[in-house]
Amino acid sequence: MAQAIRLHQVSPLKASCHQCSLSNLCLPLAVEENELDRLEDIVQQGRIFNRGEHIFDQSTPFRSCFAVKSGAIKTSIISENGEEQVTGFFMPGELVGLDSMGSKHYACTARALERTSVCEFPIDRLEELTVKLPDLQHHMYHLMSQEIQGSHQLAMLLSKNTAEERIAALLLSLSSRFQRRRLSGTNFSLPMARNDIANFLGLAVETVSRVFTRFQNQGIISARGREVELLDVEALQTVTREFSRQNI
Amino acid sequence: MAQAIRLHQVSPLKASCHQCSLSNLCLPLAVEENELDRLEDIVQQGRIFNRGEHIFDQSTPFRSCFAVKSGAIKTSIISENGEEQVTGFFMPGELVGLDSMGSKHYACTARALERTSVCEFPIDRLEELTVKLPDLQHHMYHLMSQEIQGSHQLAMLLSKNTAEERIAALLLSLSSRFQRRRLSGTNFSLPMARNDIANFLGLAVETVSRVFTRFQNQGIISARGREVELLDVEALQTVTREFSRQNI
DNA sequence: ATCCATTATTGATTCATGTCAAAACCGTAC
DNA sequence: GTACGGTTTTGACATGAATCAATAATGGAT
Repeated sequence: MAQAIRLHQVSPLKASCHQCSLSNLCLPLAVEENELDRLEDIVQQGRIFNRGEHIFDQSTPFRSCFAVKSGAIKTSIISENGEEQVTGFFMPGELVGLDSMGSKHYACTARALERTSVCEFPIDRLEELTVKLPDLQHHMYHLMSQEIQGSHQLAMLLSKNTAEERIAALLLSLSSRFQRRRLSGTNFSLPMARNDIANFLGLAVETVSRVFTRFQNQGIISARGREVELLDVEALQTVTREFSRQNI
Repeated sequence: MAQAIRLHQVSPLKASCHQCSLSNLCLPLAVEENELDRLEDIVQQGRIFNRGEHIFDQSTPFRSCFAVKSGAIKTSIISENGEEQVTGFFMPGELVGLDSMGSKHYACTARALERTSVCEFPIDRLEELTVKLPDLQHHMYHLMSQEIQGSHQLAMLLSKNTAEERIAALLLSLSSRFQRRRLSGTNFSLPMARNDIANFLGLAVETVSRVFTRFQNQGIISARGREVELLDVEALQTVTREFSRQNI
């Protein structure tokens, strides 16, 4: 969309980070205005993926990281036995593929949860650029460490928290990510199915469903399918901390 | 130890990556022989920590990454409520602190599980060096992505696998890490207490204990305190895959 | 508008693991 | 050697969430 209204269109394949509404969240965030061209030089204008289409597949050669421009992506790993584990959800402005950095092959599979457009950063060119722009390198380190931390938080959630706490935490996480994009943090539509939520949080679908209805009965949220309204954010925050209270 | 036999000792504070027996596992792995001096220039000769001592603390300013030279380290995060989650165990040759890269503060707390010596890499100097040595930068990306992947694997273990499967997986992981150092992969002593294992794997101590005895009764392992012998590695590998078998 | 496949909800039952409680073991200090 | 604090083990019991099973709702395709 932001692309459609570009004025100084040089090449149809070149993305314009300058004009992108997500530049304050995405990689441009770490690049000086006058260096931004160098980032634009390596970005490949985003393809569009329909729901369910693969952006990349586990074990295929690692070529690029992808920034979500619109839509949403889920990543998952498949173990030898074929069991799937959803490892993350990626919203606009977020970078997918960091878990494969420095590797020969993708460490996970990424698919579009809805109609999704992405910007592609070929990895060899990106690595070249990060040696030239120390701030960008620093930012890459930062993003990767964030992903490690997020993953540790997830591990904590999985090993210590109840179904209600996990779901409350996810709702709050999504809420704050919508807010960063200046969208409503209390009224949004979930990009993923109950199944994905369940898988991500280490629960059975039935449990997710039950918790949703329990939250609704308590007046904490209101949900109709994927449309969710957080009626009582404080209550949700309390749920995520409840566990602690009982255990101090 | 490797330090004690250095011949060309310039400064007593300077480490010698050249002579270190772990150079094939640690950062030197990614640096050309003739560039190794530049890495040595920034390394600070390792302090020694006794069991239980903190190498660094969560939320204090992030200054350095640490390579384990001998001993072992555990990292953990403490949630607002004071609940601890062990996020990793680090053995000689492994790098601690990657989850804080690009951040202002340490994302976790690191403590010595036994008497431990470390090499310290001040982060500002390390970042400077990685823009000069693209191979080193690439390796840092690789290490960080490995940590993301490991954390995803942990999440999978926590959300999909039984107590037995989790413990079998941990034993096999430790085994292979001992083997990389040319030590016995079947006969080693656990650097961590049952409690740490339980916490890391999202189990109760009692459960860990029970699984250990169950494995012993089945003749898969033999354990006396922290001394462990893997009697039947194949059986352990089967345990980690069992889950799948039942579910295909 | 209708049909079919997929997804979501609800209920009944089971089971792995947590919790509580107590005993056994271990290493360290005196 | 003995005594102590902290681990580790073992047992009995409770429970949260999985599983099994069925029904309801949704949304895309015709």
